[in-house]
Amino acid sequence: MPNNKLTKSEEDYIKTIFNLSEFGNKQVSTNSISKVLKIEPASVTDMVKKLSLKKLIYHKKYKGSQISKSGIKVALQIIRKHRLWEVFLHEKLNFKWDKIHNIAEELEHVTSNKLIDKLDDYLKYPKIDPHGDPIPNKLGVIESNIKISLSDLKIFESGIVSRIIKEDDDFFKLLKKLNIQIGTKIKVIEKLEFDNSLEIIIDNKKLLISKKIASNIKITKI
Amino acid sequence: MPNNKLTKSEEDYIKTIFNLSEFGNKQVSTNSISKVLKIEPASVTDMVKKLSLKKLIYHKKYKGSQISKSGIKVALQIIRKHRLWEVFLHEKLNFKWDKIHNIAEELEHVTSNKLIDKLDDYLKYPKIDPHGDPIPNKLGVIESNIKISLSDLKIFESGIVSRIIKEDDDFFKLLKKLNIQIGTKIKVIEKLEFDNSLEIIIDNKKLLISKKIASNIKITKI
DNA sequence: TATTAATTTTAGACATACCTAAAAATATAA
DNA sequence: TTATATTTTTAGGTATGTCTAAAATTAATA
Repeated sequence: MPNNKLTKSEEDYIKTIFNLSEFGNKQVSTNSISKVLKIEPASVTDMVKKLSLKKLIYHKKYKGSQISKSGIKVALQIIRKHRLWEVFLHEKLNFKWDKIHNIAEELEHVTSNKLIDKLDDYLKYPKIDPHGDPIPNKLGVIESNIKISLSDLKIFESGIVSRIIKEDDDFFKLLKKLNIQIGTKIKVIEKLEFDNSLEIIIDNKKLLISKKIASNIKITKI
Repeated sequence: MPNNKLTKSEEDYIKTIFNLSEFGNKQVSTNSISKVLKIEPASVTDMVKKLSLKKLIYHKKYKGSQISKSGIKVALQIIRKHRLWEVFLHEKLNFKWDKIHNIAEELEHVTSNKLIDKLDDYLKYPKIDPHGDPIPNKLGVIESNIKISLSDLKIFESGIVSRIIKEDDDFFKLLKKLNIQIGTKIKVIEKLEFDNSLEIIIDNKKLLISKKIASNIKITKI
């Protein structure tokens, strides 16, 4: 439906509700929204009512909120903007992974659709952002790829690194040393009983990584 | 002074007051601000008081507003952002001259200084925006160059095209046909009594342009 | 210069998006 | 299952940035 332009606040709520709902499936509590946005529950109730009037979510008193179809549509476009800006900040302006989120948080509210389409074109239609999260296309479609934690990969299975969970300079440095980055192909060849370490192969070289490291790396199975 | 972050509204007022003041020299009337921002004079009075308290402008009741030194500093940074984004939109995203202003109007309010510095670097420290307006550097310094209208150039004087006044697709097309763009060197060799047309030389070729065309082209004397 | 016109300010109101405190509903535990 | 704890909502309040209508000031004109 031709929804009127949303305010920055409304967009933040929609994005949050969408994220908490796991692709629109789950009911989202007022408290959980409150915690993410750091806004008091009473205020959340107000906004949730407003968004409900705009049919972006369904809300039953005391029962929580569920995002609607048009809400999902809106959310996906905001996420698209956010992630495209992240690619721009990382690839073109050379920002580090852990610095881009807050800036993208502002840029995602710039309204022009023309802008975002041209940016998409300029960046050559990237499918994932620097964190490995998928970027919805113009129509809101996300190319689905099953992501699991590297630590959940079974012996002799392989995957492509698609996301780094822990955002931390030290961790990034460690990964660099190990030659692991978004896009790296990894095969698991052994899982140690002793401490759950994984023996993996990258570029035909064997190495050992701890369970903790592995669980902070998401991969797409191949 | 370490001014606290300004709201979008405050920034818009400061920019407007600066622009109307001709580099901080002139007193600016409440009505003129009202007209530019399309906000009622009563509301302008309110905001002008607020900015006055923040020492960004001086304001005497019924006498108008004058921008302060720190106000000028703020204004120049906003203008810097605006113009750098315009360069980005034009050069990288291929937006036409006349489409970039409104988008830059939004982007200029994104707060990160780091962002704008990296953008500046990425664009290779441009000195003018796509309209030919100068871009203040990080410190707010504008490389001063005396700009006059092409129609005010005297016979046998030369200049570099630095700004196109009329923003209009037809006019842009005309200029393209004449091989005139930002940076083009032009020498005036004759001014016709009859209708004030100018005979000019571009790339060793003589051509005739009307007074109207000439007065919509700003040049830097060389 | 006196009157009229225009500009600017004051006063009071409104929407947005927050807040706190208290009441209502729901969930948990004894 | 009743008492207690937690969650959510209601009610009333606040700052921001706008508005309209009317009053105050300044400017223009006859």
